[in-house]
Amino acid sequence: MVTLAEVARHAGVSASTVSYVLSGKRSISAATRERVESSVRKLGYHPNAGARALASSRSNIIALMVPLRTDMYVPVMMEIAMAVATAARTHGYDILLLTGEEGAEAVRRIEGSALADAMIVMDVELDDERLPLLRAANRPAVLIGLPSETAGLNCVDLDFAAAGAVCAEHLAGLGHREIAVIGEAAAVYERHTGFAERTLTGLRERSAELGLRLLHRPCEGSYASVSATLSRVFDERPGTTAFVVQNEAATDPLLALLRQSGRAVPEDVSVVAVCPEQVAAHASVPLTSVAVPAQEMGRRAVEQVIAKIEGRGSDEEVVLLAPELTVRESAAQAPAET
Amino acid sequence: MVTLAEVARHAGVSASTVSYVLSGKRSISAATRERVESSVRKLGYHPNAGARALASSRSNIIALMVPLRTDMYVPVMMEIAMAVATAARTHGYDILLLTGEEGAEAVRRIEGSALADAMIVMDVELDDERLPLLRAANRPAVLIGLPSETAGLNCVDLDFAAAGAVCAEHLAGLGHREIAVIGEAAAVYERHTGFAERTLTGLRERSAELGLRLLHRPCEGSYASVSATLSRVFDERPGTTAFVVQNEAATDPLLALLRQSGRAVPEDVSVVAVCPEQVAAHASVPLTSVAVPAQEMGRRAVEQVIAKIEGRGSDEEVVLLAPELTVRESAAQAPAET
DNA sequence: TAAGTCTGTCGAAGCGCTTCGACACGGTGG
DNA sequence: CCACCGTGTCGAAGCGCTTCGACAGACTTA
Repeated sequence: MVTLAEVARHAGVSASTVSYVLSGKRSISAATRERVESSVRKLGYHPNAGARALASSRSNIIALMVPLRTDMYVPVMMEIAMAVATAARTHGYDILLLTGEEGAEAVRRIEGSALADAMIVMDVELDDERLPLLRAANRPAVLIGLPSETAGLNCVDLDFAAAGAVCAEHLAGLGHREIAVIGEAAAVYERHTGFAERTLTGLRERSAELGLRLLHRPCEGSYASVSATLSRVFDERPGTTAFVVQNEAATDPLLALLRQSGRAVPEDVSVVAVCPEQVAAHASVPLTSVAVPAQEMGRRAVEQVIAKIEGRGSDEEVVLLAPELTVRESAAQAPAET
Repeated sequence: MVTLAEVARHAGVSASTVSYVLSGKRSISAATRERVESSVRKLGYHPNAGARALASSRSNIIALMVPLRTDMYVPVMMEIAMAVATAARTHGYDILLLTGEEGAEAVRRIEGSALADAMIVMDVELDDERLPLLRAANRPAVLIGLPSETAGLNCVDLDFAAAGAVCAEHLAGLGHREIAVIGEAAAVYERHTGFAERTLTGLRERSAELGLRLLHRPCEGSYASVSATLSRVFDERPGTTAFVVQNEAATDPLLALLRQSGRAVPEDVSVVAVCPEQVAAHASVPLTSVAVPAQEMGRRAVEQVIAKIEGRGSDEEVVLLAPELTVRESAAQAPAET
């Protein structure tokens, strides 16, 4: 392995000079800088990460806690994770992948060992066990998600309440009056992951203002579950003319089962989804939807956390991204009442 | 931050003794060990990762290169990644997440900086640009996937050729004679990611032996693409009674479109898939399938790479997992010829 | 009883880097 | 002409750990 000392010798300068060339923390004459840089290139020098971390107490690593699901791996999680990794690299940081499995212990471990300079935490519950530790930690942290108490925390998330409101408005504008919400699995609500509840709140409030009738049903992503849910919905509310789906896995079954039951989308029933663009665009009927902006969420989280590492940026900053509804083919004017 | 020295002082021993207690590399009397361990617990000591890496030239980090897809995030990739992370933790290792984006440069960077002790590389192409570097690197590497030349490499993968063969056998056993293969997107074949081609090879060879007629068509995961592909298949081979699908995204559209075109699964046409269990089990018709054992692939890769880090385990070891076909509801006896 | 062997512990060196203070040197201003 | 300043470079200390060799003491073995 090539070391700093070898580069220094090769360039005919001292080790500290090489270090300053690399970090730019002191001014170096153009001539010297070029000599050093050429030596670095010629020798193929890469600074030793451990030594650098030890000396500077900076690892240039950001820990990312992603949820561990044994049931289903939700593509949007992966999209966010990859966006985080990509964004981090452009700022010279690497990502340490932690599974949710370790829970709060992981926070302690990372902080104690100085393995990472900061943490990004996905899939936060409203009252997450990790929050007290993150608040107390002397390392920056950013949540992707929104717990109930945000004091002393940095968060990035889609404004799901606004997303719910936008869906209600869009359907109201098309003349729909009875709307059913096909939600995430019941387990998601029980875990109190905020996003599902916030969407619902947004939907409920705006619906009330607009005079819509709303029926909400949690639902698994399986055909059986969607089928059962649909039957119950039409039993209870035969006048239902529109659906809002917030469940990546349920969108396809929903469209398929509506078609099978003789209801055309969007002629007989309209569907609006809250899901990633990919899912919406590739559905059997391209879905009018509010996108979950995974890329941007990842990018913003990284930028925020790096700002904090570098001493810029404030603690306690909540970024809620404005929802954007994209009109595709699954929602249309409500059928005339007969 | 608590340091080794503080623990040593607290326990009334020297720093090296604490170190040996922690690493177990020299024998320590039970009394001393307990005193040290209790101090460690009392003070909440976590060894500094940078210092440890510097002194021991071991970071206890394994780098994982996952493909960066801008189009679609394939769940199976995430499942493998999470399995790798989980398995690594049980052995005391952390995972550094690298996107494929950096390509071969990432290999150089990791090696040069000693950031990770080893690498696990996913999504390898038959003649991947990273292979020469991995072979030459003085760090262990394990591929999840199978390139065309495996000399000097460690690989873990499903035996896709055998998987193809198993599919052919199963359908032949049910009396099918004309089979269509709905494959991955053409781009996948063009990139020469081996798994798709190997499945096809297995299918072709076994089909030839069993006297089956085989038609292969690459296919995107969209409804439009599957629909077009289906029409062409039935145009060319009206006698087709069975499909083999290897494309996570295409399974749902395939089932939906077959149904729409008036062909019942499995009464009129049979479908066998090569895909993760989740996808197969949750399809609208539960799919008879050969599973892609993501969990096991991740686990095996980690075990193999750690064995190499620790000096056990051989270079050049190719583990091909035997395929297992699970019978569900999508494949049945071929309809009697009319 | 002397020599040899373990066992458990310690001190010190050193891993490769960053960073602080020192300082040489040429240019300015009084 | 001297004191002064800014610029560019260097030497040395030290980050927190691992690991090697040394060694004291208890225990065998001849």
